Amino acid sequence: MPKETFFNLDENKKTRIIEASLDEFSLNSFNEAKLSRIIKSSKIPRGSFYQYFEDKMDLYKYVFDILSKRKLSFMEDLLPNPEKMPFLELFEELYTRGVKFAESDIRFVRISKYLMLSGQDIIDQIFGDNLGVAKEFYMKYIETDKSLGRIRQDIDTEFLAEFVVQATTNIAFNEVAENDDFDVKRMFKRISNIISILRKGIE
Amino acid sequence: MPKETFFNLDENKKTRIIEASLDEFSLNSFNEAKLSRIIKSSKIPRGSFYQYFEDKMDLYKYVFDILSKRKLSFMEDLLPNPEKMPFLELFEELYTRGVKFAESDIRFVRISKYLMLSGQDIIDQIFGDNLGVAKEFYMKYIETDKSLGRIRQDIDTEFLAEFVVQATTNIAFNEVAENDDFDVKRMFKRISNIISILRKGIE
DNA sequence: ACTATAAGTGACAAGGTTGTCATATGGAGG
DNA sequence: CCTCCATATGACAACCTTGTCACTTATAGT
Repeated sequence: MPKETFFNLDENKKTRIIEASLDEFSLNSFNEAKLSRIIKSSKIPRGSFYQYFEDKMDLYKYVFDILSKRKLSFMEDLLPNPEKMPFLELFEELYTRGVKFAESDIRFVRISKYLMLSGQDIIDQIFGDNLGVAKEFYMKYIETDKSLGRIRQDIDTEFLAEFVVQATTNIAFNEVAENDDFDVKRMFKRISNIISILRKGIE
Repeated sequence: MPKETFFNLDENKKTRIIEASLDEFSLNSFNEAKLSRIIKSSKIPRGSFYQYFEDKMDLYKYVFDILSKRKLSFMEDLLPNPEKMPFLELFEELYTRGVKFAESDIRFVRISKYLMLSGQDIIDQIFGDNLGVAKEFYMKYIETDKSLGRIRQDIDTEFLAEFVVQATTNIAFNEVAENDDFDVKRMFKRISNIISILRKGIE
């Protein structure tokens, strides 16, 4: 986390630093992201940077923290699962919101992409076991659906959960990798295709 | 491609260079892979390296060339599609061979993974339109199956083709990312799960 | 044995990166 | 007006990387 001094900064300076960091980390992996560029583009002196942050990893963690909070804000009302939504509906809903989140700032998706490509050490440092949590989360719904007969008994719960986690992550990453502009319509089309196949495939 | 001088080298030296390069490029993205480490670990003088290769990219292309040829050797007897195999069977067969290829040297998968994570510029330089080709290849089979009634008419051909290309790539990448050792059984289980869902889902 | 040509070598320049540190600056309070 | 303390600043050291180049060594042919 940033030092006290960072939070005491005036908004403009803080924003400049955050924006420059989002740009840099969305265009480069952690190791390839250069502090020198962030410093230059946010127009703060090198010495000052180290007044605000421990080092590059400290800044990266902070950026990722912003990203996570932002993403959560898109999802949170859905997470307490008031009533037992069918798995596929939940999946579709989460995916839809994921796309909207990505649309809100495509740099977030790119940053995540680079994170997934980093070494496991960096992933662990930043991400903890987020993917595992997502998997567990889906598994509960899948089990419920199986007990209610909405999903075939012979479907492997863990596999299906992993599969949709990966499918979502990958669709997003591929979208930002291939097209420099982010085609939201295309992503929605993809998800409806996946769901249509899955529905027939698992019920 | 390497210079003449490289091919004139004795086997041992050539092997040392190739092995060191496979190690380095399977542990680092192109930019993070360091010539200095390759030079050190293969025990050739810096000056000599530049006698054999233009530069790092030249070496990388060569490594990728080895990888491609190797992969092709696992696949080629299948590609001329003598008879019209059903799409899912073809997919399963190609996937199975892909796993065997990965098993033959896991570094190949890791190298591919880093390539996919690199910038589009590097991908284009190395990979051309391989993914596009794979997609086209699958699409033909899907169309045939649709006309034969083996696949539902309302399935989007392009989507399904993209989907299986991505699914295969991703399963492999995730496997090498998560588990440091490469669990072949697990991968086969995954593919049989995917196929079972797809079969019901698309027919 | 001699020479011409190919290959081997490592020191080095040029450039880039990170984190530090001595010094400067600004503002709050006495 | 002065002092004190947090903050600002950029020059700098230490390090690392790539590609070059002048020079050495080996080899093949005569």
